[in-house]
Amino acid sequence: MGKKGDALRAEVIDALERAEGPLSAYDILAELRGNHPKIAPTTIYRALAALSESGKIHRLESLNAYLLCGCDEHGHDHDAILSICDDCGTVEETVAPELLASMSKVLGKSGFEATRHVVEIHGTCADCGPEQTNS
Amino acid sequence: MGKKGDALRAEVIDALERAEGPLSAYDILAELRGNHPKIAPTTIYRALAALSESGKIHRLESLNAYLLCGCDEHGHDHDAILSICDDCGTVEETVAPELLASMSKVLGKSGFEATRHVVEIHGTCADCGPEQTNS
DNA sequence: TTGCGCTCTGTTATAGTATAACATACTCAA
DNA sequence: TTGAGTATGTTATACTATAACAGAGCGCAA
Repeated sequence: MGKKGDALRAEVIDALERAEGPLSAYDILAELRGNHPKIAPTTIYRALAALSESGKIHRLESLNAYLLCGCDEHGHDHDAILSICDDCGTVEETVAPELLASMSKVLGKSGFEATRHVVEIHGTCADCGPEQTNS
Repeated sequence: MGKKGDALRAEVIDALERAEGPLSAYDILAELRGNHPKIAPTTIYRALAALSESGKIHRLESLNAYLLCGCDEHGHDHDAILSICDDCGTVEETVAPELLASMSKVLGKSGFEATRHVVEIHGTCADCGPEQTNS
């Protein structure tokens, strides 16, 4: 693993931290173009793949976006429940292994062996809930 | 709602039935090009949106693909647990409202109100499981 | 030290997915 | 008939992702 790659991945992490929310690969590309005017999508996707494998970021399949992992334990990929507010765009990460396990169990009855859980719940967060009716 | 649109949606359903599995929007486009040489992506996406809203198909977010809904009750959009075999591509639909409800409940503790559940479990199906080791 | 093989990175091009924006046609009712 | 509202057609373009190959750097054996 090269030094350049590490530095780049750190910059991707920085961009995601600054954003405080999900970014698309091309959002990140635009951010990094500040320091690296000629950087290409491939490079970003490679960094995202590495960060995703090591569990430092999550990919939001239903938004085609990437999010800094909010949990402490890294060094491994891991699943999470992601709740997405369709109103303000906030994404919260919930760790509930028992729920994922019970899903795996239900599917296991028919012989299915789960390796990766994509669980993304859309809705409205507490701040944007119906009782707010601001504006 | 026009007759033409209904006919088109029926053709999309047909294509998905013939495929016996998920198809991408452009797969469907290619299928329908047989009857409609000049059909455009927009048209397909509009048909898919209508079918999705009425619950006749599901969208697989993690595959960018579309799947015929396997359950009986239609006329409404509804969530399902989709188990995807990464080996053979088979997708099974599992209805487990209690699981989705318990997820909603967990998230509800922090004020989140769920409206749509994207639950896609990747793994290997019974036919492709490790004990098969064919080839 | 040199040369080889391996992995990582850079670069260019292209494939694949989705929607915007506007034009046209259809349908129903006044 | 005519006009409003909705559905459909058409063109162009934006957005997302990967293929394919070139080059650089590193470690190790001869």
